[in-house]
Amino acid sequence: MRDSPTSAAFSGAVCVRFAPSPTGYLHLGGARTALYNYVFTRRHGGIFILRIEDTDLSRSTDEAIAQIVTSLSEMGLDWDEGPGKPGSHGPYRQTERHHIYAEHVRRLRDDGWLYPCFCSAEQLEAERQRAQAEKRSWVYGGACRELSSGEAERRIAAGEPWTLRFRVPDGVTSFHDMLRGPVEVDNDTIGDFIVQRSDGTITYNLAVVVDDVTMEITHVIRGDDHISNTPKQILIYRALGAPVPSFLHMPLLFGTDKKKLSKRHGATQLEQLTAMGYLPEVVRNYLCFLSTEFDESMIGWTLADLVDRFDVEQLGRSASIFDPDKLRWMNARYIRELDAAALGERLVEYLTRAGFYGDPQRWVAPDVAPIPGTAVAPEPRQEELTRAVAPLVQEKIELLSDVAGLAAWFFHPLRLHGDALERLRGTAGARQTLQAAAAGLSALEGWHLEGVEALVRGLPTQLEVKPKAVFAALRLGMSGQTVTPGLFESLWLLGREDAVRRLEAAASLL
RNA sequence: GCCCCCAUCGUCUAGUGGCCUAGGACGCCGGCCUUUCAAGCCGGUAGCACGGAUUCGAAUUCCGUUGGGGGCACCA
Repeated sequence: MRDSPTSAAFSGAVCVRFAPSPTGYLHLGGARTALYNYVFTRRHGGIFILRIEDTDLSRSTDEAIAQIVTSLSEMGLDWDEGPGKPGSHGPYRQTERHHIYAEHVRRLRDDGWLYPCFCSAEQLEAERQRAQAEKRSWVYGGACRELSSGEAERRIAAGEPWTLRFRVPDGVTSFHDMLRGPVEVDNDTIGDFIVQRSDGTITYNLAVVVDDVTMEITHVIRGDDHISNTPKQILIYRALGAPVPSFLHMPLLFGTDKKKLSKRHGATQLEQLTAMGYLPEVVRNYLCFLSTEFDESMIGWTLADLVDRFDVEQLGRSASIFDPDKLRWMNARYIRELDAAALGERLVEYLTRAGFYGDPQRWVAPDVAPIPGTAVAPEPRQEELTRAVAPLVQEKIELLSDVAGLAAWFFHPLRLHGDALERLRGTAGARQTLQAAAAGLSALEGWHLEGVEALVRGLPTQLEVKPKAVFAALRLGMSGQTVTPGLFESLWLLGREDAVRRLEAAASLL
């Protein structure tokens, strides 16, 4: 039973944010969160803010921020306000918002919501251990809760380290999740939590709320690992006298072992996937369609389609597992639906980025790691060849990188290595087939696909060799491989001179 | 331990009390087609976590159990 969309309750403009912390790379789960936020806002004509949660300075890096920006751009997402896009709700990095937090802390403290606590971390840890040992639940006992302000001030003045805690009121805190309906939590399971550390910095739960309030966020869309934080945050909203936004906690993305997606799961970053030959828009759509009903016609959806046809509020509630097989199938499907010229374009772009043109003969598709800076621009001839190869491989590749296994041989002279040579030697009538084909091709009038095909098709009867053997010999002799694009097309694309040269070279090895 | 969230084929899911002998897709297996490999088409494999209750009737509602996940941080 799904509750009716809460958006109806919001008459004003929708405003959402994506707030990654740049402590590492943005993985697919984060990308998915960003996507849903984006689609939701655009769908409601709202604005999308990118905020960088870098409160943990020691673990935040500029490279991580750059990577996040790259990932989002690859999926086609743009933001109305955020890094590189100043607006009325800035600044957009938490490290630049200290004055805002300070001001709100002062307000909360003046209103009696916050109190200084002098309990040391060790002391609290010990209490926690003891509670654990006695199988009791533990929340902060409030030893400092009733300290008189006079005493507190005296101890602060005396230089004792202190933190600021939020005074959690009695009662029950509840909210309505857009996906899950009502969620209710008893406040005494929460316990007064720390809001300002002894070094004066602010804690996550306070920072998000202050940011969301000041940025006028109306809908918070994030992973369901935040559900248990929500009541604390709501308490802060109320203490601040600010309107509480709507919440939508989306199901998490797991690896094949049903654990939250992490580096251990192989390629879990958009850049890794695109380096391996997945198309970013396919990954984007795949991510979007997890937790929801999916049909093939959706594979080719554009971002605009997503915006007006995809409803985040229809999402399922349980975590889903990232399935590389299905993604691969989608990618193949998408490639087949591209028009050949577009595929050629993608192939050139991909092979350039992947450094293929530097050494086509030895190039190997990346497995998991992102491509390092190895881009090599194609020579005009290579680029032309790539575009010409595109329609020949379109039905056969699943990933852009698969083109190499199928067609790299076009890019370098014939190499018949041991295995292939053995096979060729074992193919009935190989030598005469190759010679006859070479002779036939050089004598061919004009150079058309139809002519090449007619010639090759005539060979079996002419030579009295089984068709299978003829085709096998030619395929091997032309490419050194057993798997290639269509035989006629390949010979034709090689051009008369190169085709003949290869077949003759192969024949001479027998 | 306490609190919260979740639970249909291996995976993504349809299913809102009778239309369910549980449907589709990926994967896997087999067949057809075929110059290889694919693609395509056809067929097969496999699931309501368990136990109670409500009901004429439950995958669907309620309660418990189990399992998974998250939180209980001077992490975000």
